[in-house]
Amino acid sequence: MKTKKPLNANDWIEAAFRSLTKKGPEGIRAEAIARDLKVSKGSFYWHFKDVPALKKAMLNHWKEGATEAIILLIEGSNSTPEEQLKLLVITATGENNLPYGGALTETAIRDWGRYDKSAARTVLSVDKRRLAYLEKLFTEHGAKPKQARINATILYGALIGLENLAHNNLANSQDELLSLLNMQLNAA
Amino acid sequence: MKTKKPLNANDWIEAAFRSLTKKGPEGIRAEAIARDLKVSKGSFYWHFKDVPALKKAMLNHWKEGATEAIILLIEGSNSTPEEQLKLLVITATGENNLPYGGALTETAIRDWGRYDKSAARTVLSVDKRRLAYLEKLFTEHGAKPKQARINATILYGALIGLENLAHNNLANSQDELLSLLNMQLNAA
DNA sequence: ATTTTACCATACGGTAACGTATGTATAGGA
DNA sequence: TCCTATACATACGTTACCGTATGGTAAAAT
Repeated sequence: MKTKKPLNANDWIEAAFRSLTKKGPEGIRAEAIARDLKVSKGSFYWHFKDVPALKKAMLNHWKEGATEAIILLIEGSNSTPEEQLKLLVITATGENNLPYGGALTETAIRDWGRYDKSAARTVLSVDKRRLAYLEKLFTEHGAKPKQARINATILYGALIGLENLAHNNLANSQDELLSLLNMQLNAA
Repeated sequence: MKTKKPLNANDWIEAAFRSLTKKGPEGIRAEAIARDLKVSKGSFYWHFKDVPALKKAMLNHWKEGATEAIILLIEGSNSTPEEQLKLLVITATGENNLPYGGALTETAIRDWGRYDKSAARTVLSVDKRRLAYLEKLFTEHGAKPKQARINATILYGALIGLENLAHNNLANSQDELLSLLNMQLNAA
């Protein structure tokens, strides 16, 4: 019988994300997560000052991992804007090993942001960053400024909503988004 | 000084929806809503057996009001499928006086459905009904079966996601959806 | 070998919600 | 006028969480 390894703050953050995706924003509770980790709440208050501190750590963690990773992956592909857009859709909808890459986590954080000001600010900044990047790709493809903005907004909005429907098998997400993207690229 | 009128179950349901949209699924709490209504929890347990009973009543109420009303409104317009689709987008995105017509309520119930099986079933049935109706309109417009389904899913998914973005002023919803719909109607 | 230090357990007091039990006021019918 | 059902108020015991205080243990440092 090995002595179990001590936890660190990151273990707690990961467990908190699991609880968030499973039970929603109200799942972020010190004692409940402690039970999941099979330790006492004493451990929690060792690693974090209080629950708000854990929440801030989660938001910072997600903010840094949820956008730049995928953008760097796309930029590194060195292909045309059209192919980059397709790759982006495929990466965003598919199973991947990006940090916090799951659609469930995305959705849960977005829910969280609707009832928590701090989370709302984080979601807003991530959304702005992503929309700006999509807009840039559409512009590079040849769309006029106004249309590039609209295309980016539609594509990103559809991504959010379709992931929602896909959760109940009412959409596939990837199929519809690629269909939408083709329409947008051809409707120049 | 008038004696205030007694509450009925519907007053409680409406107050519960206000709490849901403002504070999320966890806002549906007997004592908190009682404070909003300036009565005691004794009133709540007079009108409802327990909190789950209130939740069921809310879901039934929404399920019946949230879909048929708008469909009947569209059907009554007696216009072409294209115009009906546009009217539908305009009605769904604009301020209206349909029962539970606000996008905030829609979003909140959808959030609720992600962490509550009973709410999930209600959302699923409403989504199916709406998707089928959209699919029918696209079919009547001339789209092939498979494409009608895809168009309906994209449009409805975009509606959901864009309302989300519109909440933070990252989208207008109506502008983008009409733009999307035009693309879909022309891409025949 | 002793002493830190990291990490966790346990125990405590406090709050907010649940559901129940029971008391009370008021309006309308007998 | 009395009575009864309606619509609440109040008080209670229970549960789950928060944050703190304090104690314990194993490993690393000295």
